[in-house]
Amino acid sequence: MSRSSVFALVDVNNFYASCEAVFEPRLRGTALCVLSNNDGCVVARSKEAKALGVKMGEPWHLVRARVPGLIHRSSNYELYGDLSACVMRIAAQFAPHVECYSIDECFLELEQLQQIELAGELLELRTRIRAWTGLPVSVGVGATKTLAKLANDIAKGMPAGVFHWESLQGQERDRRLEQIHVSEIWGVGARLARRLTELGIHSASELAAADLARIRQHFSVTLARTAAELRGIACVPLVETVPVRQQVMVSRSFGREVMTYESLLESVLTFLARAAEKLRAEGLAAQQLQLFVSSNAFREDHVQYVGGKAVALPAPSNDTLELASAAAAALRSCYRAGIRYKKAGVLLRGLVVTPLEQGSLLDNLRRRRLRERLNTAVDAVNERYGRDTVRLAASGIDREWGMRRANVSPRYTTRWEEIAIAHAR
DNA sequence: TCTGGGGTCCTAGGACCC
DNA sequence: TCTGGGGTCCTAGGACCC
Repeated sequence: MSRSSVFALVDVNNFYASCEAVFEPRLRGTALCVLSNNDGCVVARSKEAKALGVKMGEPWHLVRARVPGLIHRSSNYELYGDLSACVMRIAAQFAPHVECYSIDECFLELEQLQQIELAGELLELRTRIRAWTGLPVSVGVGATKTLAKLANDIAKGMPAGVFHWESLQGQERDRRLEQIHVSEIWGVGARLARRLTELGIHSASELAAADLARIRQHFSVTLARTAAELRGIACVPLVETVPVRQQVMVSRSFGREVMTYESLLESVLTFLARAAEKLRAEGLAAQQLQLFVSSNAFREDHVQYVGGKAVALPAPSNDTLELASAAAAALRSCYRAGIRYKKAGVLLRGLVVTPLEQGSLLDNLRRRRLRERLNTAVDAVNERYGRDTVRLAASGIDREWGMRRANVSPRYTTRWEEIAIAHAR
């Protein structure tokens, strides 16, 4: 990283809510909430819903009772993922170095231009994203990623939607930092904020001024970096290449409680098939499978149970059938009768990059080749005709445990057949 | 009745080795 | 009564992010 570069954080405003409004314009200007799986919690809110006091993560059944007149949509990740990719592609046209940080945010590393010139570039970026995708973005600029984040918060409140931290003069900058509570800083959550305030550090300006060795000693190297970044010392580099992931997890809460072993097995095998598909899509194989099941922690009147089992695989695998056998064995060892299960999940770890030829001595090479071809064919069919078109019989037909998603929008950009639904609405 | 899902990094402590 | 030191690897748990 050269001294003459700056970071810009491009962030889509109210991302999921904005995606819904792109294809359903009558939603613009309404108090809209997008809900998590099972329509459980609010995970995104339009500006108008925020103004009505709807909080991130609030249970939907409480919110809808408290705040009349809210509109809601179930989450539609296929749609959001596709629009996200469009935004990232456009942003990449404006900078040589880009880090896709989350589904709705990316960091750019830019040459340190004259501020006027830079502002012009970023306004153009914002206009182009708006014109090509319909989505509103805000852009914050700073000498470090942490400052770019803070600048982005300020940009959200400005008509132009672009804000450069360095545009503040020395005194004004200090005054801003004094007004920012530590809990608003990137990397400081509720716990750290509480511990910091106990030590008398309340504002961003106090954290920036704190002794780094003391922070390092009381907390961690991560928070010491954050403090340094607030001073304008860049410690958190841009991550351009997506690192090989370390684990794949697929877990869900059920639409309703499940008691039978058969239903629980259906859910576990469904999650497992999805996880194996993710492994294959990324050219990975797992050495360890971990399974977990749990009862509904919110029901104090029920017997609570959290069970889990880790299984080491004889050789790294991404074969659905082989992993399914391991998952079924794991479930047999942690299933308890009489429990009302609410959630289950599969975690694949010890990931290695395929292809791999070592295998175990007992492995039959020919059989494995056939399995590879089978998995490839299944993935191709499911890609083309929709998830779970071909699936394990043991993963269920009726799926009484399935998710509730009462109000999901069409996948406008990735499914031809759903455009007709959109038209009929 | 209804309360999400999927990740990463850091640290402390135990096991083990020489 | 006294009871090494230093290194690595692994795991669990805590904290954070969106």
